Amino acid sequence: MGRAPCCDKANVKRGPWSPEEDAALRSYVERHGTGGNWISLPQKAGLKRCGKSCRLRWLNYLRPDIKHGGFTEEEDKIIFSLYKTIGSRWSVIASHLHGRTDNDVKNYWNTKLMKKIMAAGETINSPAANSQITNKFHHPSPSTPATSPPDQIPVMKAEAFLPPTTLDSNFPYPSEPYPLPQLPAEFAATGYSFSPPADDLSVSFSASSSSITMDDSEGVYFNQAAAFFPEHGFSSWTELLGGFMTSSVYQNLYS
DNA sequence: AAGCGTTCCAACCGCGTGAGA
DNA sequence: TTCTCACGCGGTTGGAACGCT
Repeated sequence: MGRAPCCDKANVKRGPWSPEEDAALRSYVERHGTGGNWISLPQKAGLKRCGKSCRLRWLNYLRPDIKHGGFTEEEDKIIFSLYKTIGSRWSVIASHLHGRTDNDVKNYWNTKLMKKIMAAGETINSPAANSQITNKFHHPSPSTPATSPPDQIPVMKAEAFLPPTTLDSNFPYPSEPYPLPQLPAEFAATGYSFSPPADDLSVSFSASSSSITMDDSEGVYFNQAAAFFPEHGFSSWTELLGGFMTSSVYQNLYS
């Protein structure tokens, strides 16, 4: 038994979008938004399209901030760097490139960038291979936990996590990942260990003190209060860690 | 000019996931 | 707890555009 189709294929138009359909979708979304429901949108907008198709058309083509074609050298570097670290997670990669969609980045990688990199003689390690990297760091040694956390709840600066180096001007990049961030001194004072992302970009964190907790979607908490990164523009660990990888991302976030 | 192969990218497909009933 | 549904994602496909012979 297969999966039920998302819409009645016999009654929806498929294939390339006409300028009239584009105009109808753009006009509707600009006036009403998506309403969080793509399934009912086509009917409301007077389109004989599947909701999924509308969503894709809007996200990949009609959105006002979309950039098409003409990837820059800097964007090449970012894509390659992230691909080597997290693999084909195109939506994550695209989130680090202003105005680019996952589809755009994926197409660009598959048709151009991969060939460019291969031609340059670079090897592309799989994320699984990258996960073998074991440069986990521990500050301080778990055997020497700090005695007491600071009384004040620190507002951590994401800058404190940035790698000490800037982007290598040589392209393609070397195989090694970028240096992982040093955790702020406030954490060191409590005794903790931190494992950098592996194949799934997950982060494991443990602290000998109960004052610090980390949550994949919420951020880092210190004494039960948000310590950093939602308020610094990061919405997830993936974003935060992506920020470590490219100085341009850093510049975008803090400019 | 015609035929054929290749490249590129918009669009589709089906799966995983999370929210809500 | 289970089920349903919609969303978002990555992989794949179809066909237009382009280049070569």
